[in-house]
Amino acid sequence: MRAKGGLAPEGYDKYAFEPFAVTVDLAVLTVRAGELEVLLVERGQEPYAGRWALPGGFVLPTESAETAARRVLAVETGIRDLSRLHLEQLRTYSEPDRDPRMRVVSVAFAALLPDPPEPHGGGDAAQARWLPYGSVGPLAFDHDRILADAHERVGAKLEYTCLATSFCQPEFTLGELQRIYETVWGAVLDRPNFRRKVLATPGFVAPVPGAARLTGGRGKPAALYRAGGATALQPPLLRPPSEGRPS
Amino acid sequence: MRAKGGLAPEGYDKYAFEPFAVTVDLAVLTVRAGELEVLLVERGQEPYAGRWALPGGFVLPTESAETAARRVLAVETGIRDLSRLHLEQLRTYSEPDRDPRMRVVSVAFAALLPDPPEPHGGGDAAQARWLPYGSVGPLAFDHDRILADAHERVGAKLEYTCLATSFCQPEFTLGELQRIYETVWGAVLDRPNFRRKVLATPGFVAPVPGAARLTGGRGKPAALYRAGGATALQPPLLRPPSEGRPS
DNA sequence: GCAAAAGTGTTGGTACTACACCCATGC
DNA sequence: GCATGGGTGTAGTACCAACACTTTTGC
Repeated sequence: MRAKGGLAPEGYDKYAFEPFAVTVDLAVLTVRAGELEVLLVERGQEPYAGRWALPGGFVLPTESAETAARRVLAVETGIRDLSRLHLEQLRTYSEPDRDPRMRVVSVAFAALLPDPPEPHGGGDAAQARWLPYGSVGPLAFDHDRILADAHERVGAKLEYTCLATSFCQPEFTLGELQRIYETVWGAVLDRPNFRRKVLATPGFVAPVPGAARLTGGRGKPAALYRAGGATALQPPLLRPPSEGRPS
Repeated sequence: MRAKGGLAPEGYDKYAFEPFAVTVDLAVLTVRAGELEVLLVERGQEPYAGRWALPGGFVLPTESAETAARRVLAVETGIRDLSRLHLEQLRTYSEPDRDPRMRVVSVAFAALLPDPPEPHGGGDAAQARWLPYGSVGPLAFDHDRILADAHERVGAKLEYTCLATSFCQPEFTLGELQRIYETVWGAVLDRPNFRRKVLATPGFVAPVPGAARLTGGRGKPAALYRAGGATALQPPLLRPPSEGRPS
């Protein structure tokens, strides 16, 4: 951020320090068929060749971390339509030994992608796949921790923001929205109360007039909603108390 | 995070890319005499020479960002006792043009320091001072934004964590604790209700038996408390609704 | 009719707001 | 006494969890 010693700006030596690589890593989550899934890539080379890892890559000289995140995701997974990708900076992981090759500082993102398209490997990734959140083995580098942090962040944001609609198709039923909460939180919610809560929050969802959809093949067709204009939930929709979470 | 192309790990060229500088910047807040203050340094050199800026500096090859943050703060402000410093990663600012000299990616921290000691300039800082939060003019680089983000983060964390005790001396009265909330939030709280709320949250504060302190020179001496073991507030202590904040 | 999913009503409890009021100290 | 700050009581309200219940569809 500031030059050392008495160097004038034009005398500033960009190469005076051991270089840092700056990368991005993405924990992309989705909900499919009531299951929480993560987008992972199989590493094609050492270290951790053959292991699953979060999609990630270098930030280029002209990019911000956010810009790099979108590009890297497109390259490594072959997913073309990222228009509905919700991207959010998580934190930066900077432990000196997190990559055995060199000093790598990684800006991690939590991301959501509804209606998950099939990915293809690309770039350095041998292959790319959606895998169930609960079943991912040890990932490369410190990606287990990044993924856990992302899950916790997303779970927390469901409480006090309208983020859940980012997991849904453009039009969705309240039952589908509830499934998002239940899947991410790993908890069961009371349907009548959930419904009231959502509808009582102005701008959370907006009804699609006259539209309805049969969800389970049986039962009453459910009314359809779109995401409303609001971003925050006031009051919040709290997770049921759990022993696992620090409270 | 991963090598490009077919380079073997040992063939990996650390210097293949335009180097990034990785820095830390700290928004250190305190409350003194009912006023919110920020720890700033005056820049000794271009760019922005003579302007106030957040303390910050390079991350060294063997440091994590957190380690660098503590070292940089000690060097630039001369503050020796950082044992009670509360440090928390805010986010990373990576816009390509945020520093005119070169590509600088900065990991920003929000920090709290109770009972603020007098700082001295040091390192690249011509001087270091505590300045009232409301009166800081335009800062160097994008530090206005970082500072605003830090303030918002701290304000939000007061709602659902025990963070407020990090602004206080080891022993404090409930009135002093309430002042912290009021100062950071810029809002007035109801004293009886605040008191009940704090005492009803298990582990937020613990009474110091028999101890009392005269606060304003007049009035009944107030009982003293220490920080309890809890870190989260359940239920939260919400800011009074305000139009300024997005809700 | 039966099962399944959507939608409505009700009730008791918790927690919060907005006060009024009492207590202990310095001047 | 009076001002100042600490501490307690209380009534009304909002919100929420936990149900029971009705409605609409497929089979």
